[in-house]
Amino acid sequence: MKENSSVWPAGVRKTKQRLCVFSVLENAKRPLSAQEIFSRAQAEDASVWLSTVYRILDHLVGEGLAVKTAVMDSSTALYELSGGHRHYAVCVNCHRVIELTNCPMEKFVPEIAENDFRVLGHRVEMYGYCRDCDKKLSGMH
Amino acid sequence: MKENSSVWPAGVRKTKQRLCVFSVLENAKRPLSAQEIFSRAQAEDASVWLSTVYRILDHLVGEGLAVKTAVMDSSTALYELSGGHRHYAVCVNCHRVIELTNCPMEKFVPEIAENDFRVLGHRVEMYGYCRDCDKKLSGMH
DNA sequence: CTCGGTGCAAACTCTTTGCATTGAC
DNA sequence: GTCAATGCAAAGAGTTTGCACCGAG
Repeated sequence: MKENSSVWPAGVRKTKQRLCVFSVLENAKRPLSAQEIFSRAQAEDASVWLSTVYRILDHLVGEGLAVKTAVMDSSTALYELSGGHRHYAVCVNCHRVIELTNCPMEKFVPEIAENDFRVLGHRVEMYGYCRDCDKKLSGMH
Repeated sequence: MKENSSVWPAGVRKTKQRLCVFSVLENAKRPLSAQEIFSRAQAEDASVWLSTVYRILDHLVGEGLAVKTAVMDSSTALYELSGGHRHYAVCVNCHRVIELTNCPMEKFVPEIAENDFRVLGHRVEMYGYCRDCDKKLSGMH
């Protein structure tokens, strides 16, 4: 387990539940659902409750430390620490999430007037079939 | 109401419910939730049921006629007809969805080997504050 | 007539909320 | 001791499923 580095907002208490959820997110290699975070947190420390995980996540999002997302073709919310500039490819068959290593947005200026929208960030998502599903499905007919 | 153009998959019956949902999607200017589609469909034809809307949407997605998405910061699934090449800016405060008129992906080749992932499409999403929310929030402190 | 689609109810999953209690500071 | 955070239960959204009936082809 990595050391909890970084920011700790003023007035926020260092409970083991929050430390635990934060550590799970720090070590995650892809965005996780609340359920997944809950499971991993339980593996580290039995005394976490799912509703507490949701509350901590809301808190983290409110503080700007985490980001709430959702990928194509699924209606479950996913969470990851913010700051990381990550983009994914999502398999619409098995819902596997694959990290992209380059970003098309570096030079992109959206056609919205500056004062019509204050851009905080962006998301890019490719969707299609991962190799395994592509094989499986094209072998089917 | 626009004419239902385009494809009708073989073996699919032209029920008024399906025609109605399809027409709602054709006339939508942004992705809609199942609830929104349900409301609009009811306005056109009283006899549609929410579960039927879900079933028709699943059907359309399965046939590749529609796409199921979800935007940042919300866990409700949204649907739109596929083929349209649309990208959005999403206000993380009021959840307003604003259409972008240009696309950064036109020349983008993601760093995934061709045979590791078969790309069907992509999504781009800016997030931040729309003008109204930005005003409101910056006036607050 | 047949079989896919629909009405309707009930179940299920994901997420939020209320309240008494706990524990960080 | 104080107040934020948690445990736990129960409610609330959003979504899916089962089954009998209906109606497009």
